[in-house]
Amino acid sequence: MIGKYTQSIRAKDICILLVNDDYVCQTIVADMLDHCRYEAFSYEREMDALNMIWEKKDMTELILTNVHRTYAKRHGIIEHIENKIKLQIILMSPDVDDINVSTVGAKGVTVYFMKCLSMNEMNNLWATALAREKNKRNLSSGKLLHEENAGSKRMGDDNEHGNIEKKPRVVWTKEMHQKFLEAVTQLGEDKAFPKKIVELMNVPGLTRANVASHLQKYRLCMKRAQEGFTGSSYDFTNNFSFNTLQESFQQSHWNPFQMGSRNTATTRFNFDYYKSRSRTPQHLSLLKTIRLKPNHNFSVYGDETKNILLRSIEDRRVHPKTNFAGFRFARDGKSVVFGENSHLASSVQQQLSFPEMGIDDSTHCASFFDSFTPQQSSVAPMGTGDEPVSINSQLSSLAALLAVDEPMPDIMTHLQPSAAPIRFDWNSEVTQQPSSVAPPWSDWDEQLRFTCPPPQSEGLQWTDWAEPPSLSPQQPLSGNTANANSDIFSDFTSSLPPEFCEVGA
DNA sequence: CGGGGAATAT
DNA sequence: TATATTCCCC
Repeated sequence: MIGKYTQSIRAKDICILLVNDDYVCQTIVADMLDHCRYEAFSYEREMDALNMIWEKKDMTELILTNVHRTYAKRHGIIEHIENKIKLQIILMSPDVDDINVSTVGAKGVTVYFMKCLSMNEMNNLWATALAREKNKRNLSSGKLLHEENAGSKRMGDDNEHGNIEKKPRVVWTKEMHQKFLEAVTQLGEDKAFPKKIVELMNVPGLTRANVASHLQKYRLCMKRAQEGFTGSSYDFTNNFSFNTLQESFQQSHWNPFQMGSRNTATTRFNFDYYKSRSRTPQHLSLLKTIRLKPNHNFSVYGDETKNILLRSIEDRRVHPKTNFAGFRFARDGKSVVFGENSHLASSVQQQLSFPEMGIDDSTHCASFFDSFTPQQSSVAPMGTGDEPVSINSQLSSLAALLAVDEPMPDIMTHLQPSAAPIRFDWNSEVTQQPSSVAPPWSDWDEQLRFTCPPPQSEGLQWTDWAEPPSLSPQQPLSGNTANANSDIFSDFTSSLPPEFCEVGA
């Protein structure tokens, strides 16, 4: 995703997405875009990119992708983007032959031949995006699409047009923010005045007013973090922050999911935000924020039907692969079904090496979850009856890690599974780490049954982004367990945010 | 007048 | 929302 400043249209107004399956090519193109002062985000996984598109769809103008190799795979995505988001797509290819009628057939796709991406083509790219944005702004104008080669317009700093250029608003980059934090630390929290901070930061063009504004937000964040931290009573909207205050601010400042480590009011507010974006199932409510390892926080959502969703609140630009994991109990009360879209499993595995982490932090996640280890990028491992064991054990160990020493939330205590999962056996190669904290279900009689859903069809699947899941009442469990779980699984995934709905390989 | 910071605007 | 601007106080 790339964006750039212009005189009349601000950076956030125009984004161009680069989707590429060729790493080298992507790097080159991204470098060029960067050189042209676009901001580039890189995603290896298409779902991650799609998520970004969805988030930024209102400010995205063009999709830039290549047709090399895996066109068939990409076609679904292109189609999806066209239908749901209605963005113009530009295909690029090092080989003209790759661009044939079938690839161009899709509506809204603009062919772009790029033996190599020249600066001139880059200019055209920008011109196209700009034209589209302008067109969009003129509601009166029709739906005309601008084709390729829209005469090269200039881009970049075309300055002094006689008109008084408005100074672009300051964007607080990570680097700037880091300087800001250093300055504040150096001066002392109570003596950090804007004027001094500006001097210490030594950033050209940065004014005292800029810093003052930032400082105001900073202090507000600190205050909120502190309130959240000192909050004692546990209710479903309470959450915890285990960050230092500065970390908290840092995170909330940069995190697209920034709500995790704030107080109740903020949490609610942001939950509403997600509801309005149809990004969180409406019946899911935030339970807590937990930390599995340093700088790795998750929001835990749950609902009365025992869905549990973990959402990483990391900055996806830094950890684009870590997003979601979740599970729910099947309606038979004995099985658990899963969904995930992350490398959470590996994170958790690392966590296993530091069993004290969750305990020392008083993580207090009165909940538990599982994240199975995905087979490559696929979702649930399935098939024979042996897999349940490993999932079961992961669930067990994770619960221990989370130091479940608080009463379980109501949504969980209503649950009456009847078994104690076998003891931690995460991985044959991992040394067993007995936990000092017994799983909350350690006194259950019967083993939980973990029946995985049957494999879905090949390829990516996703639910309809445009339509938030309905809160339809649960249906009675059918006789066949496998089928029932399959239904449950699809029901589960359909109630999750789009990021969570990747099914299959 | 300079500057801090809350409130308000964009 | 993030950042800018206004406003009021010292």
